[in-house]
Amino acid sequence: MTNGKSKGPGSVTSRDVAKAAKVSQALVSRAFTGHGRIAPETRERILKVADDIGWQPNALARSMVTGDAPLVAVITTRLHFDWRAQVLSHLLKAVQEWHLKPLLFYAESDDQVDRLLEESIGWRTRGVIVTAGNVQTKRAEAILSGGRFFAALNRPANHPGAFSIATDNTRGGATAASLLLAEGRRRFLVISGPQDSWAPSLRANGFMAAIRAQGEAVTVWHNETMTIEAGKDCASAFLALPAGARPDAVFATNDALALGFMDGLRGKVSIPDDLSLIGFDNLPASSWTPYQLTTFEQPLDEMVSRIVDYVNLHQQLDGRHDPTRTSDNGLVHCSPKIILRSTTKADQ
Amino acid sequence: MTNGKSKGPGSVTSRDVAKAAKVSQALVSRAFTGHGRIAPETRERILKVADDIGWQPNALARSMVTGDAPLVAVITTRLHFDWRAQVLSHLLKAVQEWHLKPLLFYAESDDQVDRLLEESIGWRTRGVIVTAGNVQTKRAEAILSGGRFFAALNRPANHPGAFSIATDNTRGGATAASLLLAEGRRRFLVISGPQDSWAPSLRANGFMAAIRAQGEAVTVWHNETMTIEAGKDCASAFLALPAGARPDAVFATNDALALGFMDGLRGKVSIPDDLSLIGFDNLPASSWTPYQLTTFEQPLDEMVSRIVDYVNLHQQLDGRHDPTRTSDNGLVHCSPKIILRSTTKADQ
DNA sequence: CTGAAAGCGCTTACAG
DNA sequence: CTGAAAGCGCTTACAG
Repeated sequence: MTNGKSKGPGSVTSRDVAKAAKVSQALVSRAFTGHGRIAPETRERILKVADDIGWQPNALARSMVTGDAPLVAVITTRLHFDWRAQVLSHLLKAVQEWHLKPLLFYAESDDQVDRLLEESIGWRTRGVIVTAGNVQTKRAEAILSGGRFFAALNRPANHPGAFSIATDNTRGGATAASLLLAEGRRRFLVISGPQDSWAPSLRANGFMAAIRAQGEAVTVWHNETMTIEAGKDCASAFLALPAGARPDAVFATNDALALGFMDGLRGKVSIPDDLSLIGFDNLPASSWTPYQLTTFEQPLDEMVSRIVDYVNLHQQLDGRHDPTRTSDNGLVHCSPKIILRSTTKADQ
Repeated sequence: MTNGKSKGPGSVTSRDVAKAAKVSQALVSRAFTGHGRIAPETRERILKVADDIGWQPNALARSMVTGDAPLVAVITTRLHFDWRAQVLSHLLKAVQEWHLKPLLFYAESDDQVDRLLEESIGWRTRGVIVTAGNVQTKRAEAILSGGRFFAALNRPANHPGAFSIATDNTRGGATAASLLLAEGRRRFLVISGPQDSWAPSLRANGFMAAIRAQGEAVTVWHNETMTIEAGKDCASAFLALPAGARPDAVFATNDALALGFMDGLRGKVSIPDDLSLIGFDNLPASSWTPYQLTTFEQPLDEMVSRIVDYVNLHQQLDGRHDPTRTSDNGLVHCSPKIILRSTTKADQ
């Protein structure tokens, strides 16, 4: 990393503005902050001079002095065609409305998240919002003990002082199960992601528990990735089954898998005649003509606004732990909303 | 914006670490920067103490002293299911590899971009990368004159000292035209976005110029938005045409329009028998089974790496304008790459 | 209403 | 090798 940035003509400071406006440096500061007394006309003059020179206060220096940087660390990962882009978009909007600036920490893979979390500490942000990877208790602790907030989206925060908002994945799985059960389906299949993935596993488990509670059997197929391609692969595996042994009810723990599965079955299996299919996420594509997938919408708006509430509360409490918190490890659930479309039978 | 953040126990400083390690404050700084002499054992001890306390250097204070914040401002907008999420993902990855931190400026709409650009100046970032909205010359000037770099992606930077990398949209349009012409198509339609949109207009114009150069006629339909829904609306309009008057070659200036158009035509018009269709962007969905859209891939990797090159050069030149630059207003083109799939005839 | 001074938390010459 | 001091660019009491 060469830098060699010299203090060129670019380093204009409030001092230069003060000189040009023939006032003290303190006054130009007051002209910008609005704090402290200053004659309106002086203020106008200073603002004009500053504009001419093209100067505005150095936000870093200001943060230094005030001891507070209007920054929030956001940990994210690859924005594939994915639910994650929507999450980030909502989050960025909320942060913007807060008048805070998101400092992005981008992970290529989940195992980089811990390092990024550590790195974020140096920036003295107001707090951090995690949307990728797993959170270690000691990291959350390090951040919270600095008086910063810590919010996790769709993953456990693993700390009682933190805030975690997640879709009620287990419930979603159970809802999917009862829907398929009510249709009279009997041979159940779950297509899911890696065994250790948090949300998909909860969805799968919720589904399986509900199916088994009715005395029915259910199979799971795990996939390395949860992509369209993996969904297609599942379709191939499905088609390789003897016709009589094929499941007639499939729950995909995300929409990408479901869409790929549909594509792989296209022209060979009729949905929902031969089988019913339910996904999870409600991707934009799930509502498109060739798919019309029954799926669950995660209430992103609600989730983000809950984070906003938490952060506001945290700011009011000035970083102290919320005493009213019935510390369920900080985990809060939102109900996923079923979106009925054409991959399940209409008469529900 | 209430803040009221008090200097609680969170405000640990290098001084506290120094005290605990029984050394001067300067030494703990040296332990972390690696600059200046320090006994290896002293360093180890300090690092250990710091870790116990949970302290690490305040990045803001460091930037203050060094006069250089490892920050880059990235201006973006809503990450709908869209090409933009891919752009941002690539960009974030590049910035990360640079060991810089992206400070995100999020615009809800294009007209907010100018304000964000102004706001970015206060952060004294190394530079700014714009991926949304229009750039005003004076803003680019304000940023460049501060010694910062200024890069625009898929839009004009409107300043000779700036860098702008864009797909050669005009060429893409022309390529689409020759492909359809070579197929023997005769009735050409362009479906595009708003009249004043930059890239889509260039694509449309490139297409139309090439068609007209062959003495053929071509119609354009403009849309307020460039979405799936707008594409469907175009399909309805298409179907409302008397069969004999229907175009047999359609160029959509982005994939979303093309995909929506296909969905609207599904079961009524056969592609590519009745008409050929070409899009632009190569969205992930464009390769999915129900679409298989012929389209143009924008060479994102190349575009981002060109930005990286520019920034590296800029850093070497220390913010001075590149004298070797044959100032074409800083605009550099990348060739879009045609991806032939099934919405055009195979034998090209 | 205005200015001189202290101080935010660091880094980096400069002495020792 | 270590420490005391100056200074980064601001904001904010404190005097005037």
